[in-house]
Amino acid sequence: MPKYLFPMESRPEEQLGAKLGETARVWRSHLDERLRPLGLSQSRWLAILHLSKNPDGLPQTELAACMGISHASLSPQIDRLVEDGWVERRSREEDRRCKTIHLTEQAKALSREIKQTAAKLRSELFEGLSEEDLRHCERVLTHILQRAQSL
Amino acid sequence: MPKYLFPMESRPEEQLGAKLGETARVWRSHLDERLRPLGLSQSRWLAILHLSKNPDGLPQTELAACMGISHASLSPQIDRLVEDGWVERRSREEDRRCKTIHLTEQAKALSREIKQTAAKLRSELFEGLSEEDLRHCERVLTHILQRAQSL
DNA sequence: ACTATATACTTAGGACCCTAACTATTAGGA
DNA sequence: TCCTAATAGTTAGGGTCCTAAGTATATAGT
Repeated sequence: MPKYLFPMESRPEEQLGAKLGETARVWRSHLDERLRPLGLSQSRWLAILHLSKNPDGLPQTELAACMGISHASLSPQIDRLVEDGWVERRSREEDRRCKTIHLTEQAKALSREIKQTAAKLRSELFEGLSEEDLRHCERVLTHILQRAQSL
Repeated sequence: MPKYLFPMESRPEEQLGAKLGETARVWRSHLDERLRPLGLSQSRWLAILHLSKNPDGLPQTELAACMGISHASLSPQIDRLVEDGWVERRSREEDRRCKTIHLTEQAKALSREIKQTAAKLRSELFEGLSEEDLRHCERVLTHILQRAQSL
């Protein structure tokens, strides 16, 4: 814990970046901790969540974009998920470069557990905040995100 | 920067977690990109920033806590920062287990550049948002962070 | 003083991320 | 058609993170 802050860091908006990163990190590590008993790490549950929204499967490049990681990082990750029986690769007839990723049945059950756990944590974290607070915060984040993606 | 929409969850508060993570990630990767020409990666500039707020140095355990990483991860990181001449380790007389980390003079100049770059990016990202928006968002994040740390 | 516990740091091994370079396939233009 | 550029996925090498175990030093109980 820092003993004091610089004068230039005294205005609240100058701490927003650090606070944003810290909050995201702590949130994620809590969810990670609760999902670890299921044998899931962040990249695993994130992939399963996204795939559960796309029952027809996703090409690896698209899945990587959803998860916010590079396609190259996804590739070995998929290998491990296949090994563990949670997803399968399917070659696409109309474009043989492309492979789509699909959840297995057992992973579909898992995805329901993930969602429940995430929802429970979320409700714990949001305790004491109003709908309006959350909506406002979400709008500000959306704005920042759009600005960032336009740079 | 992957452009990715949020079709996953319908109610706005259910997107907040994902949006929070995404925003933090994109923000950080922009800052990383701008600081890379100075030879800095995230963990490097983060360490330098925290040390610049503590001119009397910090024990490694405390610095790791500030940065949100484990003390074990920090150790080799410090090795590299020492190699590059940005910090130095000092043994503490009154407790020889403990080593405090201090910025070198050249890193102090660097920390000013880091702050300027961070401030410029921040102002670009905040364009179009009011002081009130930022303050509100910061309050919500503080609340969530406190809830998370109390779990 | 002596021994057990706690603390600060380091090391080892594994997971996951990135960029760059590579292979295979598809699409487009001379 | 043939050659080039673009696209999907994989592999290689390096950086950073984690947990667990190891070393050195300090503290506390007897």
